[in-house]
Amino acid sequence: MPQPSLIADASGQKRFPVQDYNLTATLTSGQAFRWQCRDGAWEGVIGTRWVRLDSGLDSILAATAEPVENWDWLSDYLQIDVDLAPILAAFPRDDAMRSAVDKCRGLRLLRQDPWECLASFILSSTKQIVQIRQIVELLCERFGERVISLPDRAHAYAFPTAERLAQCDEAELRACKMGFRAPYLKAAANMIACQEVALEKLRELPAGQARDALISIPGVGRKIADCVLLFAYGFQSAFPVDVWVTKALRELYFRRRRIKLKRLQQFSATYFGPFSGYAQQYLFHYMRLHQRSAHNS
DNA sequence: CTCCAGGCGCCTT
DNA sequence: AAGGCGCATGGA
Repeated sequence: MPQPSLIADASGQKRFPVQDYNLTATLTSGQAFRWQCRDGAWEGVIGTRWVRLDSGLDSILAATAEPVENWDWLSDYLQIDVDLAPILAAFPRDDAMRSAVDKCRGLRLLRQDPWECLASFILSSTKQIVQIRQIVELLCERFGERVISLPDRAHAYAFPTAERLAQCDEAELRACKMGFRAPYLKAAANMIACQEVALEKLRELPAGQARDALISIPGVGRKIADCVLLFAYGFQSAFPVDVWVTKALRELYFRRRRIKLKRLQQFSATYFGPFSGYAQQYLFHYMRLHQRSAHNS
């Protein structure tokens, strides 16, 4: 005889009322790499908690494997309390941004753990998002701590700590398919583990100083630093310029002309307004959606 | 098969 | 300062 009450008792549940929150766009827009869709819901690990997110019409239903008293970790991660309207209203009113907002309405920026974000984006260079996901998953399975998930699920793991990854030798990391990025990740793990760069302190710095500190880490340049500034610390002026955004800016604003990276950075720093990070994420996701639909048609 | 991917570090001019 | 190149690995 089924006993659903047992499951209900053993798991935490909470419903978050939301407006204009596109959970799928948010979790598949290349900010975070561990979310998996199952039966129309999104399952993943935040810190040391497994969680399932079910998106309703005007709410998100969260279910954990263990009881939860304080849900701040989740509302903070999802940025539930952010009012999207003034952000969208601050975007430039050009055709490109209008199309992006139209196609990606409800896309949000997450607030992720700095170490997981940093490590993940060190692994991201010249990799497709599907491959980044695969590498991160291997890393977590092999070096992350087990976390409790639902009984019928595959084992779930936390993202490995910097301390743990610092103990790995390069061959163990390379075995997770990360290739030439292995020495960068190991060096970064060392620097974080020994507090040569104190990730928690970067929150209090001006964006420029935080960026410089991140760029001092091997394998971290301007683009990856901007990703961490934006996706982990919420510096909304950060504007990561990758190949997709370069393509978008050239096609939409520079009549397809060859433009130097420095020029694109200067343009984006002024043109997109106070929430340029959000604008960037809309452009990025829009370009990828557009590419995918063009290819499938 | 070739081309390219949420780049970076290093070596040339 | 600015430009070119190699780097592992696998998807398209």
